[in-house]
Amino acid sequence: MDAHSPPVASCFCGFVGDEFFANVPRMNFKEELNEEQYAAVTASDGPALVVAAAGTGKTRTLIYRLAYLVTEKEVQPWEVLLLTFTNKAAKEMLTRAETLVQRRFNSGYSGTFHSFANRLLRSHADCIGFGRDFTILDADDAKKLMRACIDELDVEKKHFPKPDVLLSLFGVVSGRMGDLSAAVTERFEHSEVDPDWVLKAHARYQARKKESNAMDFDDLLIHVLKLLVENEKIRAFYQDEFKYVLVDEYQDTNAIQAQLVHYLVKTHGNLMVVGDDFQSIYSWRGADFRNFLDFEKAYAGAKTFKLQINYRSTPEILDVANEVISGNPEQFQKELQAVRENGDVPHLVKVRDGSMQARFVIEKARELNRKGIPLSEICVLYRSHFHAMELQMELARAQMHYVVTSGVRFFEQAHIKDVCTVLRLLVNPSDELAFSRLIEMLPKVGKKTSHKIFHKLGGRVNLQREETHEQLIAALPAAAREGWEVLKPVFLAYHEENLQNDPGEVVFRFGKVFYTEYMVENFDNHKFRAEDIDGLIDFTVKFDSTEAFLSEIALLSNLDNEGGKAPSDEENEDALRLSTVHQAKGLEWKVIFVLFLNEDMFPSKKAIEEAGDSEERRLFYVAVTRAKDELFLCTPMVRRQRDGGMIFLDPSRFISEIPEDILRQNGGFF
DNA sequence: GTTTCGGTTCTTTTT
DNA sequence: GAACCGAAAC
Repeated sequence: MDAHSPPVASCFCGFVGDEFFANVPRMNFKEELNEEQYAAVTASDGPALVVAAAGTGKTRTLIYRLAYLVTEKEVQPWEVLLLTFTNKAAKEMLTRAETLVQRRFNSGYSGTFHSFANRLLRSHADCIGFGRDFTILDADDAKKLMRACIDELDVEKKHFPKPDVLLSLFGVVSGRMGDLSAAVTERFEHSEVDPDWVLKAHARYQARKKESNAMDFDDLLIHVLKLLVENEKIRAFYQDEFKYVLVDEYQDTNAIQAQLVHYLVKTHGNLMVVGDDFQSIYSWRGADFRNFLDFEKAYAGAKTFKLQINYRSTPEILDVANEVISGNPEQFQKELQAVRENGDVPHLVKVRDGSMQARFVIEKARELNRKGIPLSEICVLYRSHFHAMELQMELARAQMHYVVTSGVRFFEQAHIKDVCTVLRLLVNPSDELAFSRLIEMLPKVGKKTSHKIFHKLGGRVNLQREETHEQLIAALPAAAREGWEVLKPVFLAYHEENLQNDPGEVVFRFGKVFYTEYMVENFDNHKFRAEDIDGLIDFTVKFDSTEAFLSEIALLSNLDNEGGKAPSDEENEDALRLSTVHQAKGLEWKVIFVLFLNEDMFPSKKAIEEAGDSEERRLFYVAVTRAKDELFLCTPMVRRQRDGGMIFLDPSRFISEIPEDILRQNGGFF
């Protein structure tokens, strides 16, 4: 983050008065932007499309646009709505805009699509038949619920698709606003699966969500769109509220998001979308970059701006990038233009296997580090998390510091979810998932028992009421009763001692009377987990209500990544970065290593089978364009399997496509 | 009838 | 490492 940021409280905090920023600086836009950027930043009202290639100052352009609207157009910061895909992107841009114009941007509705939807639904969910205290189901919850729905169906499980499969299918269809029945039929055309049963599972899943007053990620978008479409007054209010709408990474929007934006700007048309079709890497979750390509058709009179001057990478790296992407035809034609001096030729590193690849990376990183490049300026990228397994082992052995942008999200770890479950049930008594998660921590209570009890209590478990506890204890198996007696005071205190605004205290008490001991018995790394929970309790300080805390953590995927206060403060440490390509989007490092550039790995076999290789090629393009100075493309020749067997690997097609003379072959490690 | 436990299998990408 | 399955234990 910008080192010169003013001491602004994070976006999770309460309001900081505008008077904090007394003197608004006069800005010279022409001086601080190049011609391309200046044109986009100062675009007149109406729809505008900014095609921003990698490393061309896309973020800068958006930030200056925010500043421009406020200083030159006399718009208030809260009248500008910025929509992004990650919390991190939103926070970075808003905070940097605050620095520029000394006005508060972080307190409005701007943020991710999902947090925006959440915010509107917290005010108006009752208009579409939900309670405002609805629960947000994360990926893990959704999966559990889907599992339960399938189990209820009484089909033969062996031949029935897994929850993951159904959820991703339903998710994509809903994102596209497509026809479910047709999609299901097509998807299972060549299998034994009966589409009718799949549709039944879907119906169950929808019904269960409604009963539990819960929404999954897709629902947030669907329901907020529904709200705007159906309710004229609310629509008019927000159309008037947001005088300008800016959308980042527009190539990654799906049909719902495009529609949502469309409704928001329908009256005034002041919409600027920014993106790069070459970097569209989320079609597997319903993104459709035709939203981006066809923008000029959808918004008559749209102005188009292109940013092509790349400040990030050396010409040699850009040559590789341009070469890679030229394999994909149907896109906006654009080429990255280098302004930097010549540098090193990117390396093609052939190694024997994953361990040798790991040792190459470590040795090279050491060498670069000796030459004065901090480890934090070096990043290792890969297609899938497990591709980095050997590297992680070797790094530990070599005692080199490293940070993984983890696949396991902080808030989805079992122990974090366990303690948050208490809060969830207190807030939303209909939340069966929370109820069963909580009660199944007690001995002799499993799935069946918890389900039975939940229905015995009428599908609502209001823990703040004394009589609920009486009924509950009567229904529990004897072995579990004692455990519940211990917990009871924690729940009753929520109401009696007014802990609604102090979720941390509830978590603390839950830990004290029950969960700390539970962890000792159930996890061998309970000490680390206990630390996480202490960190979580500290984190709750930022919130003034339990509801706000819960929806925030459901939408905040990764504490370490998203700039919240991380429980572990290794952030400033000089460490090598390990990340998937997806998670590295929008970021840059001096040195990039790409691992396992082999057929079936990068490109991923599954992805190609499902959708062809063009998205994988774009993904590779994203990887390459993260590098500022040096690029190492690694391709092992064999992969060792767990059972000791070996698989021979072919080099990735993406490597073969690159002309030999723009790469330097490294006789690597054997 | 349910829960628990132990063994086996396989890792795409994420708000 | 966690998710799934089948068998033992309550």
